[in-house]
Amino acid sequence: MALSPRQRMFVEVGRKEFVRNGYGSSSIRTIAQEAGVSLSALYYHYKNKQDLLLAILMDGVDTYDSLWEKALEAAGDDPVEQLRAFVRANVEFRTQFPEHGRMIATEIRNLEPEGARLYDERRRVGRQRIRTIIDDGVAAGVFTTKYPDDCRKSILAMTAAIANWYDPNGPDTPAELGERYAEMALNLLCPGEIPESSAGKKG
Amino acid sequence: MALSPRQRMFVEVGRKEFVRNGYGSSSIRTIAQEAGVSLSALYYHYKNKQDLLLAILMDGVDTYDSLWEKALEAAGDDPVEQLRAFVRANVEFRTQFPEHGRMIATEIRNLEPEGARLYDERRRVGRQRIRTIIDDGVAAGVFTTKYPDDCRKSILAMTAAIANWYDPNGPDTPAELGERYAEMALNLLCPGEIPESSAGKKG
Amino acid sequence: MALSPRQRMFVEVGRKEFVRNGYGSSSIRTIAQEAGVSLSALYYHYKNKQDLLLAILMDGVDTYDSLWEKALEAAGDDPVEQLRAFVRANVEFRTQFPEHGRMIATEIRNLEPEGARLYDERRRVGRQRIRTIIDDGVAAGVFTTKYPDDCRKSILAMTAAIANWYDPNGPDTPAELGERYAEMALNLLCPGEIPESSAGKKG
Amino acid sequence: MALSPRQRMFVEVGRKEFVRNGYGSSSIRTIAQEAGVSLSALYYHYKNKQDLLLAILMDGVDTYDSLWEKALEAAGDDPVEQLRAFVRANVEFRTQFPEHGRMIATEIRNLEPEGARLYDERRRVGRQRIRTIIDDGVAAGVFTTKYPDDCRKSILAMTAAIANWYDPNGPDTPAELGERYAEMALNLLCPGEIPESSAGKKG
DNA sequence: AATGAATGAGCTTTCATTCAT
DNA sequence: GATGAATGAAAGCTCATTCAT
Repeated sequence: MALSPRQRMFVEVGRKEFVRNGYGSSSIRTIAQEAGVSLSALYYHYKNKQDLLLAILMDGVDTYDSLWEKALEAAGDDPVEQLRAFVRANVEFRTQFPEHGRMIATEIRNLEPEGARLYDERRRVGRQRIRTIIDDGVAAGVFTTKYPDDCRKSILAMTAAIANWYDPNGPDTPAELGERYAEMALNLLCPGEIPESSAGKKG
Repeated sequence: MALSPRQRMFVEVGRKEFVRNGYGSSSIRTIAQEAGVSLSALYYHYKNKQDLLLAILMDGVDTYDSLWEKALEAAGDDPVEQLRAFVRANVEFRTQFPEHGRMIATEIRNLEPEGARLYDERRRVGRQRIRTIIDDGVAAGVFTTKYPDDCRKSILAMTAAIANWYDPNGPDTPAELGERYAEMALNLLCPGEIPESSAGKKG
Repeated sequence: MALSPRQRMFVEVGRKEFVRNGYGSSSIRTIAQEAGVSLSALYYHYKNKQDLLLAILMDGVDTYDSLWEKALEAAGDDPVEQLRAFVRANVEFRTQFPEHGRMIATEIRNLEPEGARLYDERRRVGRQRIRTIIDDGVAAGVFTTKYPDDCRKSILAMTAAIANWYDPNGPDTPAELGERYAEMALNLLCPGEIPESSAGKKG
Repeated sequence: MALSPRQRMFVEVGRKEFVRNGYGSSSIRTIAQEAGVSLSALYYHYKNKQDLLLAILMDGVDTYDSLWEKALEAAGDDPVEQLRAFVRANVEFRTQFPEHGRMIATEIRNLEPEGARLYDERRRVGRQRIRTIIDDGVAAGVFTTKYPDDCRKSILAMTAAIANWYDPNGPDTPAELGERYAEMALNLLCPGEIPESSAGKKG
């Protein structure tokens, strides 16, 4: 499951190319060229263009999952803290790997049925995790929103959008952004309350 | 600037095709075929695949702009009401024309420089309008968020995401969704307050 | 047989285009465009691309023939003077209408059989005329070359080549060039003699 | 710089096709077909139709240059003998490779700027060589013409024209033609003299 | 006399892929 | 592990031509 150095190179170069042009407008020839090897070499490692696409998408999920998994491990059991940790991990993902997310969003449609199934299966864990966190918070009475499901979708969407404008040389550090978006997420989930107070309940 | 019947047909069919496969994976031959005319007929009306893409994107902006313009005309001067109206219009756009937005999000990268410039110019008005609304609300003291700019981006992102899951045969009517997302937007802009009360100030 | 004003326009524009790109690389659309009329207008006057090509070539022969015919009328019966006149007319043709000749040389191959036959027939007179002049000179004993036929071909070739380099703003006037090439032609036809003396016989 | 067997095949077939129809009227599909390989195979060896054209033209220059270079090496220092050798080489080129020259004459216009530059550069040596020979003869007082430059152009033109009519099954052998045209060239360069006497000086 | 709209055939080129080495 | 050579299919696009108006 771990990528060999050669595979990693193809995945990185391929992602850059797919993100720049889209799957259909990208040439596997160009990818091999930019990786500095022959086209046939690519075919030795991936059996076709579709296969490379899947590998890139899977690699994106791996990166994403390991980020929020690590964050949640350190977050304890409080739904508010878990929510904060999850949002921070999402912001980290979007700022550190902006291209990963852009691929996930736009290129799934180019997966053939079998690949799509495999990919969807792999994403299930992550999708479920945020659901659970919110459900827990609702059950615990700390997330008072009337629309928990819309909040979930919105939190994912607003963090995802960061990748479209974030500039590592800009004024905001990823850490600051993480705090900020965690706060905004809580504003959605706990309308009428000040999120800091929610956190205060924990202490 | 208005599209002839033939042009409209190509734009509609083309959009469907581009959204399904992406620009690069879509064949202009297929588009002509699905429009029921010869390939050359398409080329008589649009000089390029590129040209057709631009027309589709421009048409999307037209649709979007006319929606929020109409909504804002009826909304009066109160920033809160303007914000509500704007969000409602966005939700309407995303539910009624989900494909328009998906194109806007993913296919801009396929525009060549000149087209990108023209397109960007056309989007400027809409981009500026929401800024103004939020600035007004901040100046009036009703939008108390510390992060007005991130709220703006987030509101656009969360409404945009609706197009990815909205099902016209599902339980939510566009109108209900509009109200709901307007409320959520205000939760972001006025943290710690109950948005209904903000609206109450108006009356 | 004479061209209408519209036909003349198409012939002139078409020749320019065919000479610049060659027949196959020239678009009839471009020709109509450069003539400032619609494509269909061209089709009203010429039934197809082939037909236009033939008209252009025929027009070239007309121009050529009328030049040497006029020159020979004024030249009297002396073969030397006739030869001079003919060469001068050729030089005039190549300097005044350089494009005509370039078409004749290169685009005949694009004529379809029927057109080729018509065209060849029309050129026969001119081809025969120079033969007769040289035969007369040989019979009269003034053209002493052992290779009258090669001389004929060479004289045509060397005057034809003028079109490839002649510059109306250059130092040589067409008239000077005419005298010069007439002299050179006689150098070929009367080896070992000074052509001026041949001309002297006339006076 | 030397052509691989495959490249040579494409060059030969391509030349035949370009000469027959002209560049624009020739299909690269047909060329591949006549070469007995797939269309893509051609594109593996030449990146363009343009690129193939350039290769063909360059090959023509190679053939031409090696012919006159070999001839001049064996000709000694006498300008008259050099001139004879050069003309003989030109006649040999035109009789043995009539298509080469026809391409050179008519298809240069289809070269794009960069290719035209490269091609022109390559032809410079040959163009300069005949100039030098004539200049030497003029300086030595053996070429007495008043128009050395026009003679040069004419000699090139009249030998070039041979390709348009020469028939290998006709009465003239290339060698005879070579002698004949060398003599005619000297008739141009040494008006009023009998060229044999010039040659006699050598012995 | 002229035009706009349309068409089918063909063009050059690029693509993903394969295979012998 | 990797390459060069080749291929069939399809791409975007242009062409000469036609026809109703």
